[in-house]
Amino acid sequence: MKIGELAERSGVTRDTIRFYERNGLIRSRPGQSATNNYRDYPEDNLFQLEFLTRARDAGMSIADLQDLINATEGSCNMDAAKKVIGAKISELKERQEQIRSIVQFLEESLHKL
Amino acid sequence: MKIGELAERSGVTRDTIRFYERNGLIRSRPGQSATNNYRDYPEDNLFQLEFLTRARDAGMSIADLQDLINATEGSCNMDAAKKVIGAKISELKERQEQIRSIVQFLEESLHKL
DNA sequence: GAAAACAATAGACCATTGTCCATGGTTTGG
DNA sequence: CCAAACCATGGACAATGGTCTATTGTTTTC
Repeated sequence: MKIGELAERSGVTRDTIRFYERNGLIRSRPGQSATNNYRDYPEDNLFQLEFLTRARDAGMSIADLQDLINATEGSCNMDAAKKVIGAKISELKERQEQIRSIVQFLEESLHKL
Repeated sequence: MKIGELAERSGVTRDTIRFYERNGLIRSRPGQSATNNYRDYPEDNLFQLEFLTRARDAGMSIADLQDLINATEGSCNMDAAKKVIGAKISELKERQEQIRSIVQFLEESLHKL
């Protein structure tokens, strides 16, 4: 599909899709037409964009996501990939812990008011 | 205490302390000396800076923190303050949920590798 | 077949969150 | 007393994550 449709269906703007693509977060097929260079996005990209959006919302950076993607698709080294993913999981869990502690503090503040 | 000591003891740089102060996240007493305008930070600021640091690490923005501070110290309206704090708690919990879902996805990916 | 809608690219622009630097004044240790 | 260390202010700089605009070319639709 073309970028407009992908934007429409994913809820991610064209500009952001191009931005992600420039940064290697998603990959399109080069257009199949001889007369234009419109990119062609496979259905897969819908899943990928949803993942990216959710991951960004969860606080992961573009660099984090590049790491993940390079690890899983770039390398044929499973162990390295596992290490990268494991590291990201640890970071996320640490962040969860930080959030938990702030929530607790705020809830105590609420009680004291 | 002066900014240098606060920086030392809190682990937050002078520049960042000044940045937070400019943005209303902490408040110092105007210096008591007649010959200089060095700011004077009460012990309290140690707690506040620790909270701010942890909150930032948990993903809260400067604007979020301004909201919280304005709500609790600016207004004498307890209900409004409660509403603001409650809203921040909700946002944080939502973020926790997002992180949980990403972690789950990554863990499944790990298994599939 | 012409206008409207869509696409690509490059580069400017924006907010956020600091960090660094230059300048000039103040305090303090030896 | 004087150099080193500290402080304040203002403004420049930087990285991140987009967003917008201009230009130019392609499709689609009436």
